[in-house]
Amino acid sequence: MNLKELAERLGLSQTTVSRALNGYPEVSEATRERVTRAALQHGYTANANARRLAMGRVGAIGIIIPADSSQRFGPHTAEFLAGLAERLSAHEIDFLISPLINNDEISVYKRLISSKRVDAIIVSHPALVDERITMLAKAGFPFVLHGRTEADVPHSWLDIDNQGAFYQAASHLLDLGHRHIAMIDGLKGFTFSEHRELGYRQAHLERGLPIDERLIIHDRFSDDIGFAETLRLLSCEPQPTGIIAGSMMTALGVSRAIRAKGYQVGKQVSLIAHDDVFPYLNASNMVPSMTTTRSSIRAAGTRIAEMLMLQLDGAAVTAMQEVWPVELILRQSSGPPVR
Amino acid sequence: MNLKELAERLGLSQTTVSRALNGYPEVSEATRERVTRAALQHGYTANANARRLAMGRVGAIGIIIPADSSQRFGPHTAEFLAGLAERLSAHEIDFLISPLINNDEISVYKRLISSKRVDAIIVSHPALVDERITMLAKAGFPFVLHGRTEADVPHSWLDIDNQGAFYQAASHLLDLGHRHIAMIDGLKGFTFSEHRELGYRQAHLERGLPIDERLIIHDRFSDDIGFAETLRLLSCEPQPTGIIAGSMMTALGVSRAIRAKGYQVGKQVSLIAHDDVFPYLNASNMVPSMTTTRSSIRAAGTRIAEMLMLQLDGAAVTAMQEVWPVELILRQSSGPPVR
DNA sequence: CTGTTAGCGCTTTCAT
DNA sequence: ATGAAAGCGCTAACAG
Repeated sequence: MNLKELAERLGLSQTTVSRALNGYPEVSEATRERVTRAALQHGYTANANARRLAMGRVGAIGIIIPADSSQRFGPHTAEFLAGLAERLSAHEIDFLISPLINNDEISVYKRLISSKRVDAIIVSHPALVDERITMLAKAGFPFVLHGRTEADVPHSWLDIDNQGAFYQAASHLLDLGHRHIAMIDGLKGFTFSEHRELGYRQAHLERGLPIDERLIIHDRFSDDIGFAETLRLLSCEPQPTGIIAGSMMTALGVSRAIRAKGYQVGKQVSLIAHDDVFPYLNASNMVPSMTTTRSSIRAAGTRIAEMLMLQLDGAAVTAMQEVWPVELILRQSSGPPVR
Repeated sequence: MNLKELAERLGLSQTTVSRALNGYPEVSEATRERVTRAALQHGYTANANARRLAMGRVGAIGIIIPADSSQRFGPHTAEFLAGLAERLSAHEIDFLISPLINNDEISVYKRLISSKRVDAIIVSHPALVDERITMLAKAGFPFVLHGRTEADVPHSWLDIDNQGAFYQAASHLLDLGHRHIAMIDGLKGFTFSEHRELGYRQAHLERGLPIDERLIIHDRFSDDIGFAETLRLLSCEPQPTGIIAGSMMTALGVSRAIRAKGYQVGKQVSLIAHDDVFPYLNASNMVPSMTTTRSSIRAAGTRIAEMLMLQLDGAAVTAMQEVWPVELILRQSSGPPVR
């Protein structure tokens, strides 16, 4: 069933039917009523492609995700998508996930733009210097960045205070008397990783305490890595008495390794995890309950979707930029060092 | 830059340019070369909507995911999507994720179909009786089901042997001498849940052993639930000496609860988890290493994408149906019961 | 091998 | 308040 058929069946022109269905004011209420009813009855829905071709608008936003790297299609991505979905579903906007092919991200973006399949793009995992941002900004294509980058082109972004998070965590441990604190965070190069490391360093510097570079570890967020690295760290001299984990997955492994070594979490070794708030992994229910730096990645997704909508509605040409604070939540996994 | 402009610039007809770009055989190599080069140079990409409108093909497959339920946008979904992406990216096929609005899944499917935005649909989380399947089959719309349902309309599906998985797990524990085995699995109503319960029961029945209904628990897959339910179970009489967890998330909580009660995993209480193979959560690296029933949800996604492609290529009208075996992998978390 | 001519199904001026 | 007609950018018969 298409517009033509429906119009014929109703004895109306395509124009009128189209107008009736799209809520144009110049159509009589009686006609609109009749048309709406008929459309419903025959299960008519406008062909999205034709509609878009005619209107030049798409009704979808694009997200690019690496196809291979298990890393980036992980739990964080899922939570983020869930957040986006919460907001976008209200507007009947879908999202188009383009799996990244041969790591040539720029060309995927270009293809996405020029093929007119999305109205806007969400960019994730920025590096400090990120050519995707400058490219998109130059192209004048609407986008919102999840994270931050140093590019000085005007653009919208939302990021959490990663530096503050690790600053707080490290400060807390240092103030408790810990002097050898390790951090096991995400891969180097990404802004969030760099910011976190900055926070960690800042806490030490402010207190005039030395930094042991061997205690700063960058790798994937995974249980495995947390486990292996912690075992290694605990076999070295000086043995760290505090560990800051960049994700809950990492923290799970760290926690196991601490126990495997015969220590207790929160006693001989303190542990603070960054918590992106996974609904299926609750820090406060762990044993011991986990001290965390907390910021919901899902909420960020929702807000970013909102920023996108605002941008598309044309109102705000000015770039929206937000940094969300991260709370340090003290629980049982962190305490003064115990011999 | 559109086809018309490109054609004008080249002094060719739109047709020829279109054919050159789409690899039609009747174009001379010289022309094709010239056209390809020009397209690349001017950054021309066909407008996807126009292309689809003309061809009647879309180049995207649809997936429907509940917007609200944190549950179904969890790690399992992410892994599955990753699997799909692995295969679909090769064909430049995107996926359209429609967040489910007011739980009226059927109407979302209908909208998706009639608006011609996807070539096919992937259906997940089937119930034993699932009207989505009959609807899609009747509509003659291409789809593949991840899981199984009892509908006797011909359709393609791929499922793992959930019954066999829990049968093996329960049998193993029973044969080790356990007599009170709990299972903490997913929500009731879904086929996989029912099948798993069936396997659990079958293992008991075959051995002429009674089933304690209180030990069969259905809930969300989460660390929390695993923790809370296990604490509860271990406070009851008779205390279970074996627990089968439906997901790794659940198992993490179970494992913590066992320890919290002062028991050792694999000693006083054995634990077997179903492992969907999360890259960031490795069963063999846990302490103690985890006995699992293993089947990669990512691999299933990849295969389902493949089945979809085959179906779209029209070749196979016959429905493809596959049940994947699940292996029981013995590790340290399961052993004979210890007082 | 290349070009001409119709659509694909919709929205949107411009008339009436 | 309704309709006729002109595209949106592309592909695919049909000619040549």
